[in-house]
Amino acid sequence: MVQGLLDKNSHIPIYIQIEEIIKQRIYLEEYKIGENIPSERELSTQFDVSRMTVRQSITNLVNSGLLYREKGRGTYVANPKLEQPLKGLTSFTEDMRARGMEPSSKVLRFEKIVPPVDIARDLMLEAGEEVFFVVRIRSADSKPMAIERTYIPVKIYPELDEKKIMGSLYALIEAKFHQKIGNAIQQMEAAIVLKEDSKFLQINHTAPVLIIKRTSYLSDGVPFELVRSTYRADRYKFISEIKR
Amino acid sequence: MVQGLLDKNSHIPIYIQIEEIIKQRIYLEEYKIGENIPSERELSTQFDVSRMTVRQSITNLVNSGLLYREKGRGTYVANPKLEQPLKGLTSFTEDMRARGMEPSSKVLRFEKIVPPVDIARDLMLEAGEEVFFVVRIRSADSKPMAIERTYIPVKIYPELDEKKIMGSLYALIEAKFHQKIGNAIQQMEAAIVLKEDSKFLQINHTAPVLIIKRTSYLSDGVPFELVRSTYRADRYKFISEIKR
DNA sequence: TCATATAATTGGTATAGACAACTATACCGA
DNA sequence: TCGGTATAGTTGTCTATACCAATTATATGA
Repeated sequence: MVQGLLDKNSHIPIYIQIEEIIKQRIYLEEYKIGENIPSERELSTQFDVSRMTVRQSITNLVNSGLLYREKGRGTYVANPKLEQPLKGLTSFTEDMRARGMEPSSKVLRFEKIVPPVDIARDLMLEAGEEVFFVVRIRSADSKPMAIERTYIPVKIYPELDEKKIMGSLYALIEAKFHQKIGNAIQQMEAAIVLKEDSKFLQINHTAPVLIIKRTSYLSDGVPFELVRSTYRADRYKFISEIKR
Repeated sequence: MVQGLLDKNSHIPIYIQIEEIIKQRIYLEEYKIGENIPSERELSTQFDVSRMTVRQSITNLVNSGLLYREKGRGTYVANPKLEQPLKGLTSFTEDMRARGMEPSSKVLRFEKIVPPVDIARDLMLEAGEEVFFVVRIRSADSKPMAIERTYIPVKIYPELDEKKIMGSLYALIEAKFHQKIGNAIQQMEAAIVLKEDSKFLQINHTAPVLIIKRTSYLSDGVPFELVRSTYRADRYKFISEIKR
């Protein structure tokens, strides 16, 4: 048993602390890629915790793809992927920063409207229910990257205004509902740019674009946002990870 | 306690059986959307198992998005999504069947080559290492949908031939290595079709296409397949789910 | 030497119980 | 009416233990 690694009186759960230590050991190559880490039983004596607690840590690391288990053999460090996809739901801002570019944004429209029927259906709205409709030019390193059209049901966040939309909408919504933001469904397709969009994106009116439509849900499954983004195909690739 | 729901002598783990029962009860609206299911303690007496076993079942259902937990309040049934994305890694065949179309396929090329450097890098190959290179036209309801170019390192599956490629490659590989197939990373972009591809896809040579590049990995992180698919933009949308 | 049995080790499943953190409600007193 | 407090119920974390199933290492015997 090794002392001083864990703080058992911390407000941070032990299994989270152990996750961090294991990640650190992988990073420091104390545990090498392709090799096995100590067995669950050995780790539990090393940290002086029960095996079930160690299992909780390892299970999380397996789910995140850092480790993998083989019954009867052991738990191994997985090969890291060449291109790390963005983890989970990210904003345009985070996305661009992760790509090493500086994001900026300009609001073209901000208003309350009754949305088209297809949008209303995706947001599970009754006929006539209003949404906030926001149109923004999204730029990276001062060059236009995408046009983004956002629909947010008024009943979800009636006090929304043009200032609030500039910050992190997700944080605001998570604070208002005592729920976390759950997941999202994305549709992706290729198309030729609309003539009206081509001048904002500063591309030829026959240029291809990548259109991403994302509907985001609270963890109870209620949709709270629909975003339709039109990206310049020459500047943007979408990278994602699929689990089996 | 209720008898006869679980088979404790079954080879199927109890926590899996409980998952199925809960899913069934949601489907039968015994547990209604937005309402809470019985507490973990109550379920554990109902099934006459320990609370931790029930927790394992519920945790899996929470991870799959069917339920969500609120500390101190209970566990609730989430709203189902309108459009269910394909779960995990799917083949073209599964994808088209799920969309209600009948897939077919025609092999244009099958050969061993030394791949371009970018492909070799993605597959973590040394210079000069060979891959199988397969080009296929993928059709749905007898209409061309995509051109698919597949690269598989020869060292991964040397005995591959034109017949084996028609079946489920994944099943073959999972059987050969005692590993499961792990996950994949996808890159998606929009473009104008290549002239040579346009006649196979039967589209105008200025038409947009959706290009999907997917690299698939064994659970130890070793890449075993790279597929570059060019889809007709007018016939194909890609739908995926993002977890936060 | 080479099979074959046996033991040891590993992750997988399951139990029973304890305390912490949080929520909702009922109740009481100012 | 308002605000605090007690209480009961919920999920979250953690322990200690046990046995099972798959794999690997070791010993045994022909």
